[in-house]
Amino acid sequence: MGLFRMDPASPKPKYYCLVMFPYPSAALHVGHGRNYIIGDAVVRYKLMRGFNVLSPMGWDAFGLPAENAAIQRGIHPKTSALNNIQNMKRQLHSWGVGYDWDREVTSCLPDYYKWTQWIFLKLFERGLCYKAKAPVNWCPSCQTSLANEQVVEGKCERCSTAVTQKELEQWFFRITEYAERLLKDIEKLERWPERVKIMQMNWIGKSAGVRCLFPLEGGGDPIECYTTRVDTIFGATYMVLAPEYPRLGELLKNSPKRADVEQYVEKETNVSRFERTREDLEKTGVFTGRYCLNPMTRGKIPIWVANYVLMEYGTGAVMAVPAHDQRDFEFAKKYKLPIQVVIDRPGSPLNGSQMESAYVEDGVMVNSGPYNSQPNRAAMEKMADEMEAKKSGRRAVQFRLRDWLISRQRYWGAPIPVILCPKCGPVPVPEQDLPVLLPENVRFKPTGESPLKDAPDFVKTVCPRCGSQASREIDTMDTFVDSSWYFLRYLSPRDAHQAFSKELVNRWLPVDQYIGGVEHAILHLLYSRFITKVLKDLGHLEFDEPFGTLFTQGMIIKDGAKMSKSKGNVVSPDELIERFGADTVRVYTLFIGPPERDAEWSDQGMQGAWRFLNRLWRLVTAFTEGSIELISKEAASLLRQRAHGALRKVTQDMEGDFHFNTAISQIMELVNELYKGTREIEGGGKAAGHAPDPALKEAVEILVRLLTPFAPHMAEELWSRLGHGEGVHSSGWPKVDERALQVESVTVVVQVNGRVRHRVEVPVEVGEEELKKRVLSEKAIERWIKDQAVKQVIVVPGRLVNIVL
RNA sequence: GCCGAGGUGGCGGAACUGGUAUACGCGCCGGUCUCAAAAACCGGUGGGGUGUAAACCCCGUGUGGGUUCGAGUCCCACUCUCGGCACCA
Repeated sequence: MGLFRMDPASPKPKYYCLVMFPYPSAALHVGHGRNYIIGDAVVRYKLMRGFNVLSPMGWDAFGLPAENAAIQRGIHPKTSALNNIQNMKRQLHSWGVGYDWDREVTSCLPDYYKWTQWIFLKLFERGLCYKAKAPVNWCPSCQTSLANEQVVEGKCERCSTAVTQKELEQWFFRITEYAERLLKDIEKLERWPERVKIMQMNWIGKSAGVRCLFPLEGGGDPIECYTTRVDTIFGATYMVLAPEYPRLGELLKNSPKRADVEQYVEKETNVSRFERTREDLEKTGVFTGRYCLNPMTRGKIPIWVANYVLMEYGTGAVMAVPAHDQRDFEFAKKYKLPIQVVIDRPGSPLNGSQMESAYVEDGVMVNSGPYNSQPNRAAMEKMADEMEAKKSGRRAVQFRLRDWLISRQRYWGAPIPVILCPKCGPVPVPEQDLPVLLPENVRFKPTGESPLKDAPDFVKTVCPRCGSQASREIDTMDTFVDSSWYFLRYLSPRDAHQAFSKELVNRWLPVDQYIGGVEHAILHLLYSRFITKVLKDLGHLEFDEPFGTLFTQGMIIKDGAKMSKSKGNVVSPDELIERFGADTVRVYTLFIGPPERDAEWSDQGMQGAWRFLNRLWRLVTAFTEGSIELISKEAASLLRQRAHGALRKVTQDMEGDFHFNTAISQIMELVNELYKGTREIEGGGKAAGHAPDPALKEAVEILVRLLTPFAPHMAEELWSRLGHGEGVHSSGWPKVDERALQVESVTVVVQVNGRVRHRVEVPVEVGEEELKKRVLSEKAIERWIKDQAVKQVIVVPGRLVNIVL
């Protein structure tokens, strides 16, 4: 369809409408359909409003689920992905969803992933890419590492085996370097859902605190810990280290407790991170035999190792203040460590030995030397100053965000473009050698290592730097890398020389409207924002936020649950479209409820959409056949008023928060009004030979054009029956005639003491005094007033009169 | 625990800036058509009450308070449901 082909030369204003590209699963259900139908309604509306619209589509075709499905069915993932794409494309067509198919991209094909690899190289050059040993989630049964998303409650998603932790060499993108900007620029995302922004902020998780140095008893480098509560430092009665703490060996050298601690550490480091971070996990620990000094009190405090301290956050060492931290409190109770109150509760003083939980509120400093009797918040700043002055600490910010682990020991992904040279170490593949092709003849069953290791032709190579025998990196990239830049590729999808055209991309982005599921609120959107910022810093882009406006639609559920094959509650669109037509399925999908909220699918509800469209069809065709007329002269102005009222409301709904449900209800009301305002011409119309009333014609034409974004096929057919040569999409969006909205009389509600008692019909321009007089003389009102004095009369022009007695 | 969203008829949901609560649709009830049923079409439909009727009254937006002439809407306190994060020091 030429309608959806973007014209790069058009002088019209641009509108880039992007729908999250799908993962090629076997078939789409009506829940997926909601996404595309919303996008399509927006696109058609913008076309009618005269925008040069870019509406592309593609396939996020690499990844684990596709690979797993292919393994189960014994076919190659590429075959299955391409088959699925064919089927999904057919489904999209059957919904009547329009895209610029010339711009289709498929992330698993070399002409796309060549550029995903190019992006890897750019990050590598920039120092934003590194390889390091890291603990990964490991399923001992499937013999593979798992992404965090594939671990459900500590168990493997596929086989329910408890996931363990394993140290592996992994590739990372240094997203933490962008933490501050990713956080700060959330401010710029004015037209994003608030909840998505908050989810991103929480995920980045910035906190401000102090890194404090605790001198070691007996010499050696001090232990550094991070705290957000320096104000409690006088109450730090012990120090706790993570079991993975790197300096543990050094600390234990001469400790009598060495054997105990080593045994404990051995046990704890085998527990998976998911087990370790469960909140109901029993806190355990062991004393190291060593002490350090509280930098404020100079008191000697014991150093422990405990399972509740995480190595990945802060420094892996925590100053424990049992009186004012619930975790430390529980631990201190269990191991009989001292509890020292340093912040007192105003009004009812605390007693360390009698506390039942930590006191974490604000209060007044006690047992804190010179800071005593100050409010703790004020003391916190002064203490940080003191520590900085004494060089025993410094203010620091800490993020919860971790670097992005992008390597997968799996087959179905873009190969990481790196050559491992015994002399030079990891060397990036030169740009001109891209793409590093994914070999197709590989046994791709998971074995624990990337299947690419068994493809000798792939692995064996020479170092591009020194020419010696070298091997290729065998890991593949996380699919989220593929999807972190696809919106740039759509502008020049067949370009063999560059990932994207700088000129086109800077003209067309940021995306004007991004539409997708809220399940991508964190990862995909954060990664895309990150890659965009990196590319901007490298001079490839002139904008640093890719998506100006984001809309996240709710899920469609059936029988109270998310649709899934295993639950057997999947509603397939194919038969529904076959039976009722695409327009009915589209109208129902949009009418089902506010699009940002979850909604329950109902087949009966869809019957309602079918009845509505039939009713509309009958009306418009009766009009085109000349078999209906207005019931009266007065009906004409009423009809104009209703038609333009509906137009205004639908326009507002389309421009605002996409309230398609209320937009459609407006159209339904207009149809109802048209039925009320017309009657069949006796003796069957045409014979009568009179021209249709212009108000009726206008209302019908507004109706058909309002219908277009939602039920385009029917609208197109009716538009042509109305005698228009050009398509309804190029007919433009009708304009509201303010004069048509003006009415001569209004119904004014009459209240007595705020309760509705009566209604009067008055001319619009009636004066306040006259209205009061009129209302007070109404019989129905006199009954209520009787002999009581009227204290006050409140008049809201055109709406109501409230008589206060 | 923290953060966010939400609670309106039998159901999905409307309600502009505080001003007619329940638009629109589903379901249900009644009718037309039919031998009959389904479909289709037309009409009615928050709960309770007074009245032969026309009408009219009372109660009603999770709970309890408050502000206001007037509260689904604003404020305070609670409660339940859903979503995200969660031993992050």
